Amino acid sequence: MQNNQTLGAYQLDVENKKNTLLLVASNNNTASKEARTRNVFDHLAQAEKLFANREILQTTYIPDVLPHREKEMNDLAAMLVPALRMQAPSNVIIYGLPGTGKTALAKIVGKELESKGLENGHHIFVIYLNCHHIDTQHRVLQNIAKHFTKEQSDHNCFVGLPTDEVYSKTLALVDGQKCVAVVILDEVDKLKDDAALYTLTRINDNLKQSKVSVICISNNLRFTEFLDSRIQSSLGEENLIFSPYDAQQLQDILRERAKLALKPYVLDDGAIPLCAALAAQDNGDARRALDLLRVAAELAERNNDIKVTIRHVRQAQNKIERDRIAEVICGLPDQQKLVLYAIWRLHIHNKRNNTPTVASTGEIYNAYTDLSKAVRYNPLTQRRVADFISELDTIGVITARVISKGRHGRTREIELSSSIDLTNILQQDNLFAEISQYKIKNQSRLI
DNA sequence: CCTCCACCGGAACGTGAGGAGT
DNA sequence: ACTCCTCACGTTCCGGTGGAGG
Repeated sequence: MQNNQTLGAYQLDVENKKNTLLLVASNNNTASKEARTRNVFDHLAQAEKLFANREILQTTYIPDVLPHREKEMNDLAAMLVPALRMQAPSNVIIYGLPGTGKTALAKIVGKELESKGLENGHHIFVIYLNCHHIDTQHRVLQNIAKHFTKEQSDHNCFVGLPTDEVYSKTLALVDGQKCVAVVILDEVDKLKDDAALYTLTRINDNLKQSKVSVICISNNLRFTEFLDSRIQSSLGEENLIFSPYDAQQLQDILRERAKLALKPYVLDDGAIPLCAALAAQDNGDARRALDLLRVAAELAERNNDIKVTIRHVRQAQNKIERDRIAEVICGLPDQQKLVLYAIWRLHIHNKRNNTPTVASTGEIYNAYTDLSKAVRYNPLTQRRVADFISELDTIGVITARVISKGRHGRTREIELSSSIDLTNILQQDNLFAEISQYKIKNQSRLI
């Protein structure tokens, strides 16, 4: 039984592979004929029909104004204004869900603070650090120091030094500037420990001519709970909470950006409200809304359509989800890919035989061990595979729910998520290609 | 009501890689 | 160059579980 099942799936894979190869071959033929007459980029180069400035819809773009954040902007400016009198502003924590404008607002206010300082003849430096990468005290100090040494040749002078030495060098550099430095720590909850925060909140005790204050940005309202009480008290002097945007506010944001990013009259009436509504469901994430609009416009442009419509937004939603899943699957360890591949294989097999497409943990484990032996991987234990299955469920590639079959034990019923076309995604993956090739080569042995 | 199945899922532990500190 | 530490990955062990069947 097991052998028949395995064989069926292998043959299916071989067929799929053949189809792919045929497709590639036929495309190559037509492409090579066309290449003689015209360049492949010719029609693409003149295709910028809908965009006026694509960059403005990128999530990394920082606009001059943030709609619906005027109050937060004024609040933050009021908190930072002592810097213009060369005094240390209070430390600030900004909380809010992803895509609520925290980073953009901090950067905009920071930029204006620097230019106002320049106007008044004061040295004010705003240093932006993302703790996702800069996640230790050593790295934080090193990056602050780099900010003041980037014009000089010795900006690598901190490599290999112990933290206390980096600290004293940084201290000397900051103090030498006779300035106010505002350090923005984005994604501050990603710091590995609270040493960096402790150092930064105490740094003014050791500075004679300069002042340093900190703006922490976090998605997690409870992040200070895990900090030392001394850090808590000095860090939480001022708090700003960014509430999620509602659908109407997201529409305003999109209209502002679309005015600059897209050519006039290319947006269908329903496109922006739909982007806003979809993003509002997703915790009011403005980044998500901008992505939807940008991808919808790109799809429309690629399709040579003259307007971005609701249909393009729906397609964009699917594409973004597909890309997200594809990216996640690509990043999985090989063993976990094998588990996913085993689930997919069982799914296809059951579908062909008109049997239920759900599988139990045991069935999947058997399919996985067969597969891993076939491609010469050491099969992992069932316990580990059960964890992989849980993770795949969390990602959203499969759905797994625990059921009891009475005397026949307890297991999980596992099914592929219907909304995802896994076949396409798997076929683009290197491991899948390897498995297919291996199986084509060894087909006779496996039979 | 009790038993038993086929796992679930927590806990403890081992191992190797890689980064921090000196 | 070395040690120490942390973390990810994986294994082993074992108590727990829900419901069909005796």
